[in-house]
Amino acid sequence: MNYRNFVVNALADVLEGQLEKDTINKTIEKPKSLALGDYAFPTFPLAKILKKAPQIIASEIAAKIDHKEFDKVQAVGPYINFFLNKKKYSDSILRQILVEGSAYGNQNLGDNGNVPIDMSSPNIAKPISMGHLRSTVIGNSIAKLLAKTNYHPIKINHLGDWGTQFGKLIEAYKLWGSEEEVKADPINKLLEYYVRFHKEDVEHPELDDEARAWFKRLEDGDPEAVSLWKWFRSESLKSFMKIYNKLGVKFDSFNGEAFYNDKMDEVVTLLEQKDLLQESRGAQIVDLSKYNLNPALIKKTDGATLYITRDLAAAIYRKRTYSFVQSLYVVGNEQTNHFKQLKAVLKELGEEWSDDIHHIPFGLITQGGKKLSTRAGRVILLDEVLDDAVQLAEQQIEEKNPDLKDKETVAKQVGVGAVIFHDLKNERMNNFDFNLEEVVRFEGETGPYVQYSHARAMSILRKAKAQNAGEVPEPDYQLSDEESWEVLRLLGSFSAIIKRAVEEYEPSVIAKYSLHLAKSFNKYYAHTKVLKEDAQLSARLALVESVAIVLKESLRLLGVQAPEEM
RNA sequence: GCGCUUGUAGCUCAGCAGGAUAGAGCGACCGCCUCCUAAGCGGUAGGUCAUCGGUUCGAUUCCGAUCAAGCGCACCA
Repeated sequence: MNYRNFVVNALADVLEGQLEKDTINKTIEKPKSLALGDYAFPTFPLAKILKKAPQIIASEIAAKIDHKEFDKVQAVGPYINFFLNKKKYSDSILRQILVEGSAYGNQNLGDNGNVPIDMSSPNIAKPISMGHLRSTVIGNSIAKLLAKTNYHPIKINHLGDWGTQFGKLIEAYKLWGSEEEVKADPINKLLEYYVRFHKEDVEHPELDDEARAWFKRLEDGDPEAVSLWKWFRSESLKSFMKIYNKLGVKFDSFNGEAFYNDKMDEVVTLLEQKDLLQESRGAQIVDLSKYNLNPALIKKTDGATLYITRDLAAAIYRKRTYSFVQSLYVVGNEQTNHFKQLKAVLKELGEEWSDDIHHIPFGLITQGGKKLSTRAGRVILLDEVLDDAVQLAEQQIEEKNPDLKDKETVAKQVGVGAVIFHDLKNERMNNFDFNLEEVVRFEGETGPYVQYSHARAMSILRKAKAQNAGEVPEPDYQLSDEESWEVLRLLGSFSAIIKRAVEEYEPSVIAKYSLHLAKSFNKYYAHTKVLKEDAQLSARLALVESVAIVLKESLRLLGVQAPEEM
């Protein structure tokens, strides 16, 4: 039910063609305060046409409006304010949410079209940092939003599992490593070897030659090199999976860089056939000056391929395999140029679907105002942050609700939820400086605040059930008080919020919405006793249940769990 | 130098295709648990919306310039 149309139609009837319906719809706005109604129509645009003062037009129109869908229509200065019929609205919204349950807000924007999402993509033998968290968590939420709007997301973890660093890693392992060490603590040990390699090769440049030789052997399929590579990869993946399990993120594909090794020749051939390759400073490039971009470097002077060559192969592979309607890359803002180049080269190849490729950039995480860097020792390990958060959640539970059952599970849900929510709460593009206290905060505008609001709602519903409250045969959900109205208006806007979030690829829209809904519900909770035997009991319970449903669904769309008690 | 992104209260940020007195959280100060979880609710203090122009009946919102910050700018990914 589109309530905005009531307003459009009511105005169109009175205006009799003086303004197009479409124009009326665009002019209608939501007042900042509910005291000024649910919708408002400024009459300034009419002033020119009618050659009258806006104030006069407003009161003339307001007098003629058909009132049946509204509690009140009044002119205030140059505005006409519309107050929806609260009883009708609340009854229809609550009824709809209770019937649809978690499917409330579902809509068909995607016609089940495939949308591969390139996300997370950590490097083998390096730890997962806060930077990867952003890509993982944003991608995961976008995938859920896409599914909610009837797209078919395919989450691809494009692992950094190939490259000259594996030559270094093998050399370092052969010199200083051991199987037991790696098995005990794969990521840290592999990283340690890698770091040591970089230290020692300053004084022993011959190490680099050895490393190059090992990578060459790996490329040529030497059994020892390949089996070490496979082993490093699988050990790394195992420890990555532990973190993904903590976060509750699943992938549909782990095809990383290595997967495309045998698919790059074709790209080069294609570029040659279209006569796009040029030699420049000894390298093979595609000139993109007509796009106002730097040339795309396809092959290095030594003939080796580069990042963009691999991504071209991946883009083409994804198009063929998934026949996608959109292809997303959740990758940091600093790679914007790379994706522009990628799309431009595809365009040059005549692949019109390059327009369906969207880079979803996000801002940088810094520490102490400086960019994170493995080499400079500025790393924030995601695993440690998650563990800290869970531990703090445990303390919090001991303090606030020591009798809670299944404390451990709830602590995980709350701790991890706080971290994920913190990352998604603000616009993707905002940079932020990492601050542990800020990330694991449980009060104010946080994930736990939303979870707590949900838990309170669930608590009321449990109590109601226990006392068989509100079981009226012909329930009437007509609420009309001010506190519930704010909640109801938010509940009613859920679909529009989802639409906006998915169109902008912006999970923060959902996070902000969940905070607003939680806040309005907490206000309601503080002002209104729900479990009171009177005529509106079932209506109030319907409101509480609807809030619980929508809060839980909002959190789910963010990849955050909603405990029933906390 | 060029390109991308950002600039709103002490701090972190909202402000949805321009519209009625610019909002919230944190921090500070002050209230509220004989009542459904106080991880909560309420109040006070705090802003020339970076600056200057332009478009418009109307600009925090759109356009341009300037200033400041971050990130990129061919043989890493």
